[in-house]
Amino acid sequence: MAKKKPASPRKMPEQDRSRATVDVIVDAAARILVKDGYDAFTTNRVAEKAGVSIGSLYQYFPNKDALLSELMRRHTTDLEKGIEAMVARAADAPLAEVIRAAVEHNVQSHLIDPALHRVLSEEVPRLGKLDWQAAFAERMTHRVRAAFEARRSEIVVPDLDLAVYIVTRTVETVIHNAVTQRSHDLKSGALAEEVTRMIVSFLTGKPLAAKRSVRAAAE
Amino acid sequence: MAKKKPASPRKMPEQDRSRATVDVIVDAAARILVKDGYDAFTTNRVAEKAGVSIGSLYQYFPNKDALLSELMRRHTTDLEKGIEAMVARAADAPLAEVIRAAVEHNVQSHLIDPALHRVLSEEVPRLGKLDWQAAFAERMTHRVRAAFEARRSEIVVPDLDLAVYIVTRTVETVIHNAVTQRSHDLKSGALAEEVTRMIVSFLTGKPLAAKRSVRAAAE
DNA sequence: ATTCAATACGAGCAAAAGCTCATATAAAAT
DNA sequence: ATTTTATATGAGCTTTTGCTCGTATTGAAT
Repeated sequence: MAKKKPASPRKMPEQDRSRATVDVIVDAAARILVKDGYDAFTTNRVAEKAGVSIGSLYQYFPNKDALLSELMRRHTTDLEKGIEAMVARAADAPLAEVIRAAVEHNVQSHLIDPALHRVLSEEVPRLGKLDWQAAFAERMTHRVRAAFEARRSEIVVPDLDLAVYIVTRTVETVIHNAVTQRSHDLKSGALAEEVTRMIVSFLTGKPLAAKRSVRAAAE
Repeated sequence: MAKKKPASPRKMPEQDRSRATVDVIVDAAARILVKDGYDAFTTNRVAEKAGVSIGSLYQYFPNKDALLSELMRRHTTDLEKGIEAMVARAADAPLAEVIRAAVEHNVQSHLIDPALHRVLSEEVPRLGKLDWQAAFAERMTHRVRAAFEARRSEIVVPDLDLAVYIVTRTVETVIHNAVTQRSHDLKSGALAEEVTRMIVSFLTGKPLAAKRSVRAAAE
């Protein structure tokens, strides 16, 4: 009946020594997940692989889920890096360019550590909405909404919230699944190209001229 | 190291009595998952709720995952019902109509037992590609591909496989997540309308005139 | 030097949960 | 009737695994 416990570090490391300990633990966790999957992800195994005692692990993580949460948080933070820069750069570009940049940024994100990304989102059991996760999702939603609002006149979808929902879901999951199922199209840019076209024509109600590319000749 | 065991019933029930036993077990499994979540889904609990002994459960399911697999298989089979009929009905309708019918059918599917659907796909740990799952996915992919090929001239996307991938992923996940995050738009038809528009304009490269609807006045 | 806090250690506990197996009963076959 | 097969039972075994806690060591502060 009782559900999962909180999920934040029990004690913040103060000295460099312990910060290093936390790092090797998190790294070992990632390595085990990527190499052997979630079933092999036991706290004892993580401690062993990290070369620290199980006691040390529990000094910084109150429970297994907290370790998982921290690993996911770090991974997400990595992905988020560069978003600010990208958004700023595309601040007053036309809608189509913003979409293209966002899609391509998302693609790049998924190519950083695809194996970890895959195991985290497909194999790891849902931890129930984490605090930082909700915050992250909200930041993203607001960014997209703001971008849409700034170009409201170009957008034909009556319900902006719905548009934001559809666009974010689509971009995220289509690209995400492509990591394992369409990695070639992901790397070649073909997927980004088509997704961009789809989103732009959905939002503006007008077709987007194909970018200069091999596939452009097909009509 | 050793991964999950197979996942098919250990023994096929022969008499009506035992078929009934299997049914009450699967039903109890579904009830527990929906009501108390995956953490409460233990074989002992399922047997208890079903009113049979734990021994009986293991007479028909070699392990826990087999029970889960069977539950998912039955649920998916329910969802698949009516697809054939729909496909046949829309056999030579224009592309836009086929897409609209498919999207709306998918929406209806997700409204059958949303709670079970949600817990199965969000909370239950991935069981690794099941045999019947792969077969199901392939049937769907082929159906969509065939429909696209029959209308190849209307479709501007050069890579048909990629188009199939993008469309299926988009429809499935956007609608699926809407069950919990946008249930109102799902029921009102607003989501189906927008998704249909998006898919059609993606495939044809031409905007789709909005259907008569409240939202159509918005421009 | 000495004190004290931070860090590290790891044997082993406790609880959970999947699953077995010896036994009993109901139905079918003979 | 008797044998055989199918079905049902549930106490408890086995294993796994998350996690504690008493102890040891390292480093900072005085």
